[in-house]
Amino acid sequence: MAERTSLQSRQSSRRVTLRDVAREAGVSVATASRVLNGSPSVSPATREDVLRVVAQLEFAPDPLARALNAGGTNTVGAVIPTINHAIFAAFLEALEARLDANGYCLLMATTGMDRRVELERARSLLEMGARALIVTGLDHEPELTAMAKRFGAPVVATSIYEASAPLPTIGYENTALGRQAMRHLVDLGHTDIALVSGPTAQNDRARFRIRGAESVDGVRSLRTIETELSVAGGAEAAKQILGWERRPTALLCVTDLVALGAMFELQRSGLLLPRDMSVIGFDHISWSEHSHPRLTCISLPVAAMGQESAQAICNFLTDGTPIPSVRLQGKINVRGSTCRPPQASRRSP
Amino acid sequence: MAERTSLQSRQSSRRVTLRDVAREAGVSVATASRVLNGSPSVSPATREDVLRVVAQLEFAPDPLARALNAGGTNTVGAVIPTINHAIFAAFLEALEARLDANGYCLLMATTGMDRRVELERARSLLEMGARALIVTGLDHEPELTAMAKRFGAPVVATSIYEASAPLPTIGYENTALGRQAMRHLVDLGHTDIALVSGPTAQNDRARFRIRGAESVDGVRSLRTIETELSVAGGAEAAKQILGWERRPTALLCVTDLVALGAMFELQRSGLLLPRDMSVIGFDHISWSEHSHPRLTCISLPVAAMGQESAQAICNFLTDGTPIPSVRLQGKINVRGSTCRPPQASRRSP
DNA sequence: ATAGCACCTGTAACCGGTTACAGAAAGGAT
DNA sequence: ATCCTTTCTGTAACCGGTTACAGGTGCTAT
Repeated sequence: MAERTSLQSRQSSRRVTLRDVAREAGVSVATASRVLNGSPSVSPATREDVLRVVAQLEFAPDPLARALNAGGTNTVGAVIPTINHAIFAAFLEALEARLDANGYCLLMATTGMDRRVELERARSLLEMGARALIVTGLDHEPELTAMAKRFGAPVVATSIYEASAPLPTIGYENTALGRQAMRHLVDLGHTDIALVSGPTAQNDRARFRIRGAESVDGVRSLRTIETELSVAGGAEAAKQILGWERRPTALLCVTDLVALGAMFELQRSGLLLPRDMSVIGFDHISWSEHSHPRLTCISLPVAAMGQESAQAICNFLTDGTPIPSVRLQGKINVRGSTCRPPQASRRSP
Repeated sequence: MAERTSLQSRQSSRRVTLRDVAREAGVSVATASRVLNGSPSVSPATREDVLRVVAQLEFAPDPLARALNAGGTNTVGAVIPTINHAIFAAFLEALEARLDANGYCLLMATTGMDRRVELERARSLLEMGARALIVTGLDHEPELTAMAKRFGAPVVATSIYEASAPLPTIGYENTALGRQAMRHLVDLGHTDIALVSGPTAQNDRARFRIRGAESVDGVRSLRTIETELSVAGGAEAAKQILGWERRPTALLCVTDLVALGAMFELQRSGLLLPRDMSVIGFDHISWSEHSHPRLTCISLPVAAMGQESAQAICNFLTDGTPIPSVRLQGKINVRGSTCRPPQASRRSP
């Protein structure tokens, strides 16, 4: 009883309905509906009458009733760790733009990297009518896919590519990218390297990148630091490294943010970059190419990822076209923050 | 490159409805519905029967039908310029978290700073069932509020506070903040200052900040540059300034991003900061306190803004409590990027 | 025995639109 | 004048749930 009042008592004046319009215009609801949908079989005179009443009463059709008939909303849900990280923001921006172009809206929720929270947030979105779900990575509560299936919503995993995954994956091969970053350093002649990553606990992408980096031959010493995923975390890691007895000659940061924080801190303590320390990052935040020195990094095709995901989902929702897994290429941008170490013997002439 | 995975091979059977469940369990739809809503007036035996069938058939109630009865969805729409700018991302993050806490979901759309686009995107969100609308600033197409009113959705303007505005505004006083930033520079003794802003055409916040800065006495020369709202834009502006015959002693940047870009570029051309140029920024991107030198800036209470906005809207939607305008305080963080100019005569001893 | 009551359950009318189908009116052809 | 089209409009059955109301049990109180 108590709950029911809260649900219904909110609006003092009931909204204008199509019935009101029809009555006022002296036609049936069917005719009124036809006018609103631009059906050709309405006489110009009637049409005008109805439109006049619509304007006068300020009628706006109820989106829900409409959607109920159409058999679904036009919303797609995205459940991401955070928008506060530029990489996700850029992804969402592209995603939303492409969804819009296809007539869909974006429902959004953040999880703070917690799988239980992710599950609950996903449920909310589905209960709110999301026709499809976009998630990050493949680390999820097992119920998630079953739940989505119940609602008839496909799930797409992004930021990752894995052909054998149980879900369609649209993203990049994190292992390969990690390997590529490390190889760049090794090719320059670095053999004593520090790897700085964000939390790996519920983040398969980070783990894959690390695994890729570790798989490269020719590294004499590889020390790994796990830190907070932020500029502050990068600064923190840099401080730690500066305290080491034997200082590495290069830093591989799993994220731009962390790389930037590390660079700032290294500079603050008087190091000249890249001479005294090479730094390579990931992602591709807009400013990394303007930093001083400009950051060498593996750039991730997040905008393309957003577009591909949105398009694949829209195609599925309209045609039923199965959602494919898509492997997107990351690429290395060699810029000013990496160079050969002090006494490097060139490896490949 | 695109290969497909399986798992999406359903579609043949229409979704399971409550009628199916009722039939299978040998009860009426009413009873089935009651079970799902936890009505007390169902015998334990019946309840169990129904629940078993629900599980077996993997029934999930249609959110739309439910919402249609309840008289509305639980979604709130936000129309913002871009998420790619940290300040909006942080705002959205807080907004979404608070909406979620109140049982609402966030529908999101970006406008790219175009008022016409904003109007269309707002329409989409309303048509998708948004119960309220959040916009940025007060520069809008005039139809926007009328349209929202038709749909019975309140509109809240954020990032700005103006008691006399026709809409509730939840934000800060940009004029005061602009004045505060400029005063800091003047108090340090700067009299030749460059002001770098993003595009002001459809951005009242930027215009207010500039107006506030211009209103401060004691500035001998104030030159204004309008540039792109990005790190690249800041770098561009810095290049331009470096080309001037008489170089200003301080830079007031209307955004952190621009400030950072300018700092990078100034450093690249050999200046030592802040000795050779003071820089003050706005916003408060997470890294500005870690930059080198640490950026002095006016920090904006975006997280609080998100929370306040969400809460005010939720209160309105449940209680009918009118949405108040809220003035939030920004504050200045004096850090390492500003100092006294070379031959400053101290103004206030 | 029978009214009275509590407890379950089913029927049917909603919510606010869309649309298949039928029917009415008007015009043209035979 | 009759029949057939064409053009417009209304009736009513949907979409998939919720819920007011009525009705049917079984048990107690008189």
